[in-house]
Amino acid sequence: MDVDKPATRRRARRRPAGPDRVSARDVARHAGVSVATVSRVLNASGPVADKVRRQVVAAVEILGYTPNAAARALVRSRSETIGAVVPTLENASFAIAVEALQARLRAAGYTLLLASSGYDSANESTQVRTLLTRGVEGVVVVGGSHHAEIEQLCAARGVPLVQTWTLRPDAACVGFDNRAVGRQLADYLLDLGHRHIGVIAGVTRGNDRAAARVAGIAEALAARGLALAREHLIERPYRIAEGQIGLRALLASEPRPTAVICGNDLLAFGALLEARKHGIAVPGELSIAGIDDLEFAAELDPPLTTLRVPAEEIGRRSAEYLIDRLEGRTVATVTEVATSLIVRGSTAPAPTSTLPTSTGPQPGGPNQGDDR
Amino acid sequence: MDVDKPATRRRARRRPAGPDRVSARDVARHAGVSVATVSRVLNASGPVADKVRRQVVAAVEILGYTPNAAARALVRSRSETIGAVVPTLENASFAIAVEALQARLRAAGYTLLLASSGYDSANESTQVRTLLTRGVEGVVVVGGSHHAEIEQLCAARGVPLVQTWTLRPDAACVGFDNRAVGRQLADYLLDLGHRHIGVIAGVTRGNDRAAARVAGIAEALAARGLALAREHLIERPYRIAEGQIGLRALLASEPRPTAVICGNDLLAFGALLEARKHGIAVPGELSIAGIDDLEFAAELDPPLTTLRVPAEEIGRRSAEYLIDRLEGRTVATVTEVATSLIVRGSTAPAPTSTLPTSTGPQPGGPNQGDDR
DNA sequence: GACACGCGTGTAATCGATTACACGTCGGGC
DNA sequence: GCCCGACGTGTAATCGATTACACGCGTGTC
Repeated sequence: MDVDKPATRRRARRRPAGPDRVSARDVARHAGVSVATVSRVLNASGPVADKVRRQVVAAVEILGYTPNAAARALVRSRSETIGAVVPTLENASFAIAVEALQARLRAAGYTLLLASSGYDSANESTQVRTLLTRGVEGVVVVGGSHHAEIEQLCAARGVPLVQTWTLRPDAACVGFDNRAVGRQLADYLLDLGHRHIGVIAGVTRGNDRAAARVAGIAEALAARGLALAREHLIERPYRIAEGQIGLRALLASEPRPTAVICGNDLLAFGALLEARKHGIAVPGELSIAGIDDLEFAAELDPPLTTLRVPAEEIGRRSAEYLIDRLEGRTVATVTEVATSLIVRGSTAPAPTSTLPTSTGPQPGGPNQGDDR
Repeated sequence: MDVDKPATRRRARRRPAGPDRVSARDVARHAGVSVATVSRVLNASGPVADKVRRQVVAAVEILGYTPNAAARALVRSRSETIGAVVPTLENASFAIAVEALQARLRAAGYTLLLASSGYDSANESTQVRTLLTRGVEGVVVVGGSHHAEIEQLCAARGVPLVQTWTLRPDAACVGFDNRAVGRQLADYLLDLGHRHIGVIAGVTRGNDRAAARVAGIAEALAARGLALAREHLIERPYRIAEGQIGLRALLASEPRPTAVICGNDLLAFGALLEARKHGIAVPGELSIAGIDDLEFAAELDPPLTTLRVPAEEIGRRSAEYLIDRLEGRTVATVTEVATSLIVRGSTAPAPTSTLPTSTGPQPGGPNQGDDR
């Protein structure tokens, strides 16, 4: 047997398929300068004679050199990388937010490391841990309640953490008040004369946004001396089919609700379908409202009254917050984004309402024109 | 003025907010061993006495040590990172695929770097370049035609590249034959007696999938001596509202199509809405078909006939391909995933069809039961 | 004509991990 | 009782970039 060639062999084991990468050293040699000069040219970090600069640039071109991010990250203690953990990308809101987040980060030279937790808080914790190990300089998570670990880990490393889809006075966040949103929807329906309001919420376990929305609804009811009956509160995963199941349950409850608030538009879509299947007129007999204002909401039959959440803005602003922080600017830690009630055709005054209905119980309310 | 304390000062500039990170050296010191031993404990890369191991583990715990991924990546030439570039996450199919991709990668210890190109091929190229600079060990892109650069860059570094949503015999890919898909839909409608078929395609510029689907449709038509009229081919971005615009254009064309194939379900949704707005019976007067089988497709009125694309599977298999490659296993480079025509209520025999329609032109075909 | 200054460049330390190699120690086989 | 090997551990080289510092050289000032 031949004697091993240790160096070659070690190389081979590390990058099985590839030729040796070209390094700054190679470029330097090729251009007849030192690595320091190469670095200065590439980072504009020092004065370089024009002629030399051209030589270096040429060498880079010829050799197809790209700097090794790991080496740079190591020496500069900066990865130029941001991590995000969302519950799932299957929810269009999060997908849109991630899209905007990535676009904005990219424009500032950062790359996005993405993970999803599947609405599992232990999993979320693991994912954040992984991201931190990867050296992310900032972290974005959804929601405001997590394993305590998460905030600790980030704080210990001085890594800014921004919590989205929520508002917390004591932490960096970009979002809105979910409780207020629940209250607003409930108040709107109460104002329409509804007294029996059903709720098809998202699964609240490990989802503080969903829980807060429910709390807000209960609060609005309480303010008028009403209670959210146990059998009027259904929790279902965010899917169309689950909305159908949810409405079926509500229809069986006593007294039957005249209005239903759904945790998001998917559930509302399902509820709408189920109502139609049962021959229940929407909004004549039953009002249905959602949250998110997804693309399809305006196109349902009837068009869905919903509470618009600016997902793109949440993603973009989260990116901006982190960028500002990392570049040493001082910024507001709490960013509230505007939600708005979009009244469309799926809600109307309660059937037995005694409210003044001068023009009759037509679908929609005063700001129906909010529709897009 | 005081004399600068250079070391401290340098540190401070690098990590403005954080205390110095704890390194393997600190752990070693704390446990009374060498860094080599710490590494051996953490990576199970060599024999370590039980007692020593416990000391190290304890030190890690107490100090809250996490290894520096950059340093590890540097010395091992492995980042344990995979990059993906999708056109947009706003398309649910891609979001679902990315979700599955990430989940599968994570299970194998890889982290996902995500970028989106906005259907722009120059942008895509830039993004891939960035990812490679970041040291990704594998790259996932959507589609089979890109700047030549992309394949070259990956090949030059020995980084496996997998192209998705497409089939190419000469490259690693996970997908299906878009042309065949177009053909299948067209054949299905032709078999129903339709002779005037309109197409609302996605924007084909920089989107080879969209283009291939159109080509397949044209091919099927040609096989029966028909041509895809210029005015029967509309290209629109993938959005509901664009589907409406598209159908409006088709309705104005001469002869008016009796069936419309849409580039995806969003366009089909829009087409459906527009047809209803014009009082056109679907499928009685007009058949409409989509592609993707998104969650809402089955719930439209009428339920949408569509061609199901297994997005989750594409994401998962892409991950598996890369993992296998990176772990040195030999794997099939071409992975075809199964699509299937889901016949629902939005398609029916052509109005003037002379086909035997024993039970009348009821919505749906033989495999209507495929509905979920 | 000497000197100071600044521009352009190279040398070498450094980041934090992995790992080849060397070295001691202990036990068992002969 | 000696030697060999397995086991456990430490030392130091290494990955590829950034950058502090030193230095040579040319120019302008007094």
